[in-house]
Amino acid sequence: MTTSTSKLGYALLGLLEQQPLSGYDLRKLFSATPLISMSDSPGAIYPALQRLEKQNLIRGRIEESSALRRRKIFRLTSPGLAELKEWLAKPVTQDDVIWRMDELILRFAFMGRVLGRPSALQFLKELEAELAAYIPKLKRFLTSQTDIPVTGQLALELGIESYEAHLSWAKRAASALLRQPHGGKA
Amino acid sequence: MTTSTSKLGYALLGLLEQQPLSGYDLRKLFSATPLISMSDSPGAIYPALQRLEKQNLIRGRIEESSALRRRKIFRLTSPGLAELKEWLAKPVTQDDVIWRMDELILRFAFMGRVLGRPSALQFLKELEAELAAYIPKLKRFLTSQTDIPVTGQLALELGIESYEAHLSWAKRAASALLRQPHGGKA
DNA sequence: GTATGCATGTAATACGTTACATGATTGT
DNA sequence: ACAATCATGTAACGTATTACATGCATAC
Repeated sequence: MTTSTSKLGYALLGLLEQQPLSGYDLRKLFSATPLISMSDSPGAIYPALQRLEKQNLIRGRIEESSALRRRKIFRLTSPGLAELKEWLAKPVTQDDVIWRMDELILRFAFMGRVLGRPSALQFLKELEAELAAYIPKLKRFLTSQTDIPVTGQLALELGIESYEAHLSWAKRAASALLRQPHGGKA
Repeated sequence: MTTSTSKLGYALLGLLEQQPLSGYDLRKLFSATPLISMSDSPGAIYPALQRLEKQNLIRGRIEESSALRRRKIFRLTSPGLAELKEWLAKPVTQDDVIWRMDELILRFAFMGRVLGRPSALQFLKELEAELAAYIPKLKRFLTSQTDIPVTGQLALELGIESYEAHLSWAKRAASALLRQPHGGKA
């Protein structure tokens, strides 16, 4: 079956885990919170919902009357929840940190609720470790470059500072999770 | 003709403006400096080079002997330089800041060399203004959310801090550009 | 003469972007 | 009647991902 869900697909699963929503609701969410930086275009979301439904990861039901036009409300199925959990539980790799940081953050956003606080803490520890290992490599690369134009150099510095900001965030987030003690699965 | 070049295409133009390179060289550059976060896969780069050559933005010439295998070295044409300049000179919009920050940074990396220091400073001012206008909106959004899961909240905070890091970088980059006084076109 | 590294490429596939089409309801 | 908003969708297109194929040179 090799499900192979896209980043957008996982974002939809994660949001539908929190509550049943229509495609239109999901679009509005994406345009409201561009932190996740997910496209709110109908040409992306509706086909993605169809793919997920074809794989039995979500199920759509047409809402009875009420609204201006009939809405199709999607909810997560248990295979869908399983798929979401599997994605969330993956270990943090160096490649993730280099090429897919946004996806890591998206995973973290859903993680506390779906996998529980201990998993989220574990995730932050792994992220911290990968960042701490990667940042020195970048710094070495930056200093090794000599005939690079000024603005190029500054852009590289921004990249490094950005990773450092993520690292200090990861530490603060971990202690924030430890401090406040409600909820928290297995 | 509606050239419509992709982000990868512009990255290739920007690098080829600095020096003639082969497809393989470009791949190595992308795997070495993932700050730009550009794919180094042959299935992306070689077709992109072909598209650029078909549009007369670059020209490839097969290198005479020397290396282990014949290499095809690409160099920028004057239409290519014009296309690059047009991309670099575009104003910074709020949409860029929200959806295409990586492309903005890529543009800045090439900007000092191609458009000159005054243009780069102008760019930083525009970026600063858009960031300063956008960050409060995000903060208001974050505080308006109530029943959001803990890790989701933390992820949003990272997003805001990330924008703030970009803002303070833009300020520092501008004063760094002002301090050191060599080079600098029109 | 076989493996390894350099170097260029192609094919199948999946996906996002853009633009367009459509239907229903509310307000003017 | 008409516009605006809500809501779902499709079609054309471009392009990235993944995996594979190929050629040549050097080293063992």
